[in-house]
Amino acid sequence: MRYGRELLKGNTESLLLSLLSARPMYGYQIIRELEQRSRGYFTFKEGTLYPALHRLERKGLVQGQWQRLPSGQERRYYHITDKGRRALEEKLAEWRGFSRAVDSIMLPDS
Amino acid sequence: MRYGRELLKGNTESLLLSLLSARPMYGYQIIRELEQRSRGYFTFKEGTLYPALHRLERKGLVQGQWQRLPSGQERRYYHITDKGRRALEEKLAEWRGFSRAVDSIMLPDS
DNA sequence: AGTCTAGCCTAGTTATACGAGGTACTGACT
DNA sequence: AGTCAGTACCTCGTATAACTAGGCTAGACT
Repeated sequence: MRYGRELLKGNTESLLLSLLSARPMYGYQIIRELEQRSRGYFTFKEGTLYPALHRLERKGLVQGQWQRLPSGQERRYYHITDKGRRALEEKLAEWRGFSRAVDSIMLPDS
Repeated sequence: MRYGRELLKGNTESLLLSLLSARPMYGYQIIRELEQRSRGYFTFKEGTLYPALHRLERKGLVQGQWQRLPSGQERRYYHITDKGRRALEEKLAEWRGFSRAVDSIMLPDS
């Protein structure tokens, strides 16, 4: 079951911070990793991902850093910052509360 | 923990259909009912609720019907339609899939 | 008279996911 | 040599929808 585009709103940054809290990653890699970990559920579009990463960087929650491969190819690796880790904690709590509240309405018998 | 405005996007209509699947309700009542059932978590704004109800009605998922009280006061009661019930089934499945996928990223150890 | 609650409404602002396009390089196949 | 797929980054425009801030009516309480 595919999800509607609006559902993702408000969760994109949380998902990115979650991934980056484990290790630095670059954009393209993030897209594939999200797809793997969610077993094909999330297929982030570039027009979603890159603006989100830039937003996170502007807010100081991640920091990007260009790296040149031996091939000459360049990638931008994003690291989570301390501020980003704190934000992730909050977003995690926010998500837990929110999904519990939605469940309380949508699945009242659980 | 308060939730960010974007988080609600894509869930509003599901929540409304859920409530209305139990019994017809009018706008003001929906706001209070949502607050009660979620133990104060959801406090829908009128600028969120009424446009959403109108959207649902335009899509044929609910049907509104004015009712005049003995006092002369008028209320608009919304009933869920058959199409609305089918849509609710889908939205329920969508929510389950989505929240599971988010959990798979955000709470990988569960 | 003023404030509170119930009850409905909408116009404008804002945030953001995504489609569609662009650039540049590599390697494989024909 | 040319084409195509994959990697890797980017941005502009559009659509959607939550919310702010207002408006309206009416009854009850102070």
